[in-house]
Amino acid sequence: MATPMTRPFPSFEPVNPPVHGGREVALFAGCPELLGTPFSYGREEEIYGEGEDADVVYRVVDGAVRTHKVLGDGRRQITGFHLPGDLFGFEQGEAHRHSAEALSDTKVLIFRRSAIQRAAARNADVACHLWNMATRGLRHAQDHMLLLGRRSAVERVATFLIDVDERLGGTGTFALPMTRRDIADYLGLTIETVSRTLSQLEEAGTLLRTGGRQVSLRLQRLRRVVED
Amino acid sequence: MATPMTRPFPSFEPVNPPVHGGREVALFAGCPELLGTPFSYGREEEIYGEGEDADVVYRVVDGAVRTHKVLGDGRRQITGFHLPGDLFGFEQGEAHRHSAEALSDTKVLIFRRSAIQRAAARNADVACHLWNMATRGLRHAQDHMLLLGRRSAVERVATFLIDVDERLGGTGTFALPMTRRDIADYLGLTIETVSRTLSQLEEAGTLLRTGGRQVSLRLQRLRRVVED
DNA sequence: CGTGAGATTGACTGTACTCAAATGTGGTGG
DNA sequence: CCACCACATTTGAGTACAGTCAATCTCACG
Repeated sequence: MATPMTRPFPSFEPVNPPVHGGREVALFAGCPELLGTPFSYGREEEIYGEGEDADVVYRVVDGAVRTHKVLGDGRRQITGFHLPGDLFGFEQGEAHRHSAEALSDTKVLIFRRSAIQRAAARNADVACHLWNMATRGLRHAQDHMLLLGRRSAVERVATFLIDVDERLGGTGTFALPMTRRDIADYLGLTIETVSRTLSQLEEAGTLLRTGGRQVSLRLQRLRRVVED
Repeated sequence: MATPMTRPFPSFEPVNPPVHGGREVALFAGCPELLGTPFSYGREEEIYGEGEDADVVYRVVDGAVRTHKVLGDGRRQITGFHLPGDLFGFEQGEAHRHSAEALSDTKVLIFRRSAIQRAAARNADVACHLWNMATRGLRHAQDHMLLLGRRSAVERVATFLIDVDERLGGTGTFALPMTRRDIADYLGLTIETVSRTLSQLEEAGTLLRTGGRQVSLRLQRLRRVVED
């Protein structure tokens, strides 16, 4: 476990960009009083489930997390993938209305909601930051609603690949950190459709697959597929 | 225009329940320093568009508002309908990433973002309330993602009807305040599918249509359609 | 080298979409 | 009050895109 220390972010605004291997334990820059407790989860381990008490908020330090909702018959919608730097676990009421699991071995920082609220009351910057965090999430949700409601399978997959690439550094070459099932449940498709669509994109020379999860994107062409 | 006055809400938590004809101008209870400016919009009038400066936040006083995103080719996804009491117009950055229009003649209160942030810094309750507001929006967005990604047409329409009914008083009988196009663009369907689905539900004795927008729901049966 | 989970591919099906026509509704002015 | 109009909604016929079911392939790991 990393020893608690206060290394603030260089800039105020971008909390999102990955901070692989970071050892920050403060929730926000310039807020040394709001410290998080390091914690680890194994691959596929549940972080919290629907209905559980929502008295803490998490920040990913290393690894990746998915949050999702399920229907009674098992249909699942993944609402987001959370990479290093991302916050997740906000909840309006007492209990979680969705679940969270680690995609791979994952390190997080845990912050008590009560402590956050106390800090927000004392420090205007913290309050502002929280507001930004939440509206950032709202924006992502709105984008994703547009994708789920109005985009075709190819567009969904292309959008997804571009997005993951950006969040992983933007080199165009990376290993997808999740299974086809997770991708399908995020995009509102089936694994078969995701698979077929990837094959179709590869056939069109829009990407290259080398081994199971590894992909190389032709970003130009991929962006032309999305066209928004 | 209503004269500014400070009538705080009786309770702290529920800002959402409709306050038809309310004349409150304070954003939150117990926050007389944060006053809004009353403003009106006509039917179908644009409140703000994508790309415009997002320096204010709105609260619906009377009427109804829709917020949406569009793709280049015109495909549209409505991300939410906002009824009296609801806040909308939050944005993470400088500019709006979506648009908002009045469904019918609508009265709103306008609050400057800078004023809100100043108030949040001074008043812990306000900061807490803002946090709640934003996470409330996030929860709705997550529910809607599940609907868009994983639910069938009948389930979407049924869910929608139940939801509108609840927000309009829960009597089971009401006039839909929006067109089929709006419903379709909210549910990720086409107007034809919405229409057919309503006919199908009526045929099954799950609801009654009297005149264009007027409906009477058999809530029991309708809930059985949704089953979650 | 065998095993099993994950991924791909194939054949077929079904739900929701598209295009098109008919019907209903509310508003306006004679 | 009614005729007329524009527009919203419903209904119909045919299609297509993504889903289902099932077989095969790949690859990491013991």
